[in-house]
Amino acid sequence: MISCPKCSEVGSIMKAGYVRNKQRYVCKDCNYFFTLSNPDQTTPRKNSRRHQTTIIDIARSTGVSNSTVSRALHGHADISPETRNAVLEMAAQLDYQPNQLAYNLVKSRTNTIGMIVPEFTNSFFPNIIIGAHELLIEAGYNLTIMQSNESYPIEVSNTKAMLANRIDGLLISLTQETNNYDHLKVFEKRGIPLVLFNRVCDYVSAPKVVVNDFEGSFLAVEHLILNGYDRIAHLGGPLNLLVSRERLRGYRAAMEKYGKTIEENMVIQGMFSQQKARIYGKYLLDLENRPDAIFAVNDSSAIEIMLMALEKGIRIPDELGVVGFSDNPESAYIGPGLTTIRQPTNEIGKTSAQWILQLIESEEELILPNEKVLKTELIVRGSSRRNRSLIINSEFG
Amino acid sequence: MISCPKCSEVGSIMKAGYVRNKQRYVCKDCNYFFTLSNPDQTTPRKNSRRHQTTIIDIARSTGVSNSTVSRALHGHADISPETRNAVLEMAAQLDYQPNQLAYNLVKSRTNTIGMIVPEFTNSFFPNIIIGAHELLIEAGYNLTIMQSNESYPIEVSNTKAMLANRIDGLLISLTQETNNYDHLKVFEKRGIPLVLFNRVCDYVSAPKVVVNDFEGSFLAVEHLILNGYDRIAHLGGPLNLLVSRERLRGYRAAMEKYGKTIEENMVIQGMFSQQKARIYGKYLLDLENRPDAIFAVNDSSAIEIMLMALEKGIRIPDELGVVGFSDNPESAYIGPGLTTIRQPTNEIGKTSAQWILQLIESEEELILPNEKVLKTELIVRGSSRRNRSLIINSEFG
DNA sequence: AACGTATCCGCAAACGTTACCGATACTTTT
DNA sequence: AAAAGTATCGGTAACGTTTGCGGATACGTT
Repeated sequence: MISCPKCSEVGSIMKAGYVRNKQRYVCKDCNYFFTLSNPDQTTPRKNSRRHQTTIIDIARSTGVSNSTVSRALHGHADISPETRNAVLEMAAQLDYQPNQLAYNLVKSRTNTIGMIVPEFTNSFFPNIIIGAHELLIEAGYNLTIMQSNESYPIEVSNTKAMLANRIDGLLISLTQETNNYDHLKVFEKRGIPLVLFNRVCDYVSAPKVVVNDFEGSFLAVEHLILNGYDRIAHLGGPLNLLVSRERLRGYRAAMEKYGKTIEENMVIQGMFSQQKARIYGKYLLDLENRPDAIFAVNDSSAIEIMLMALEKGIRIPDELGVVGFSDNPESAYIGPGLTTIRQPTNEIGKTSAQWILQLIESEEELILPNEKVLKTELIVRGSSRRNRSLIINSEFG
Repeated sequence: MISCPKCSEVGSIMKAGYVRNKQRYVCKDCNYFFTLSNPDQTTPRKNSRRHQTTIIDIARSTGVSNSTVSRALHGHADISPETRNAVLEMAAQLDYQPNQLAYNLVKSRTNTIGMIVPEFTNSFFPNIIIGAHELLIEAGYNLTIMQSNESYPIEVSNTKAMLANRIDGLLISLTQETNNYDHLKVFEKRGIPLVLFNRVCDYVSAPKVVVNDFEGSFLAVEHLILNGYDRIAHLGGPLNLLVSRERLRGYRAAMEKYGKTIEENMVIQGMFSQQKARIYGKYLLDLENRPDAIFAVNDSSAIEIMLMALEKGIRIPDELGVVGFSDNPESAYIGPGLTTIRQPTNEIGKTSAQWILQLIESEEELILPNEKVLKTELIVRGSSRRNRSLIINSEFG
């Protein structure tokens, strides 16, 4: 009853064990092993998922070949206007959507550039994203954004995902925890363009887009000194970040230039977080000989300090001058206004995007300047202006 | 000199035109057409791009087949521990990174869900993103974010890109311009899960995550009335957005409940933009019988109004009460503080993400509640509090 | 021996597209 | 009319994975 699929013999068939719960047979004649496939299962269609129309569908419906359809869709040569129109019409009719995945696979490029930012909580990184996004869209690229949430492991996993998804280039701003850069070196080895911005590091030979943190910091502290503040504290960021080191350097340089002595117990470096800002701020304000001004590494820390000063009844700017960094939107509105250093966020995004595009589209090794340093701007508001006649910004009384 | 590749004949070869600028020949004997491929070009290697190690490379180096490597890498069955280890070791040695593109193609799913937001400028959408991101990452999904920049064409192009990239699901908040929803219906037809949040619309049968705009709006206006304001204006949003309509409805309901007459020239619906806010705000404040309070559709408009009032010397909250919507971070700091309606942004993101995951991972058609309405919260600050004894929030004097 | 079972591994077909190359029919030149 | 050129289309091998199905041992059991 059972005949060998090979030699059609019937007599020499014998059982030969089970494979995946199916009886196996062997033909003693031709030594052919086989199982009987039961075609009774109701042929579960091509795919249970709804079938997306493909180029092949169009080809079948139009009566041409896949290659012709592909040519028609891409406006390539070697095709007559009639067939092209027929194909396009059929494509519209069948509601064809190209499968970018297949395209990417064969071209091994995705037209997507990735961006990893440490956080989203204030408008700083979003503004950078906006700047970069605009340029990239214009150049025909998509932007995939991931946020590392200031966590090194997440940053690593993000870069891995970016690699697996074969992005054409990466824009990244590092976590405050990041001390190891192997996950970035992979990109070098793979030849995938990389641009660091804002939170950069040495040790990676990629172009960097930063602002002149040193100068900005210097300006901030100089401004405080010129307004008569003397004993200026610095609430800094984590020292593994270049920005923190540069801002510290600017602080020290300004203090030195004007002959102010730096009291080292008033220079604190810590993580970026509201909680830390409160803790360090409390420490500074509770010193028995407390500083008469504080230069904070970012606006949110500065604002925390302002709020604490308010609670303690310390008058700003008379008893305490405060300067932040970055010009968050809320800084314009808080109390007398927070003096701060504006960063050209949009420009950071734009130049980063521009560079990554250049790196991608240059066939050969492109030598880019290693670093672009953008200028910062001092925004003077009430939190540091002892001379009240200078008031120009709008404020509530 | 030229011999036929087929029959090796020499005498019967003749030219037969050009193909892509290369001389073509035909053998009269065997009627075989051919061009001479010149192998003198320096064999440009497999790919000019650096070769990424693939599963095939591992297979060759280990001496097993592709399938075995694949099984080893994924921890599947049908493989001995020794070979598995050997493969894994070789994979590590060759620094193998899986090609997600190929994987996605064969599985026709990307483990990526897309998110389209209208803008990034304030912290509202970023906070939603944070909430969604957290859940998605935990569930093993990636998040691709695009911003439509409040432009309908960009929104359409974004959805197209998402479709082409075969995202597994889409979270979208509509543009203020969006009046046509065909680009969303495509997702329905394709069977790709879709969740609308915040800026939703009817006409699309997808679950929606919104806040109780009506209630929030009602609370805001009621609060104004209870603080003694009488002639309350409303600066609303574009009426094609449900949020705008709901907030308008809440405004009207509160006014009606307390028997206040609505002066229709003090109800303005417009686009979300700082410029528009200034124009409409100026109009309201310049009315010869100007309102004594303004309920604005969002905080940035409210802040614009506060600033204009300041310029004009109108005292807040004594001469003018102001309430916004959304509780942007700067609202806590501006002047006397802006009373506003807080939206649970994080929760919006989380429930949206949760729903999209359920929709994706449910095999069958899943019936989800059509809508989730999250609660809002009234945050009372100085801009609307005529009874000064109630002050509790910290403020600068 | 003859048969049954379990384990491990390879083959090859998908997934949807692109691009190289060959093939045909037709037009133009010599 | 042969030869050469042009325009248009099809065949097919990639791209890198996954996976169903079988083949081939090795070992245990009648």
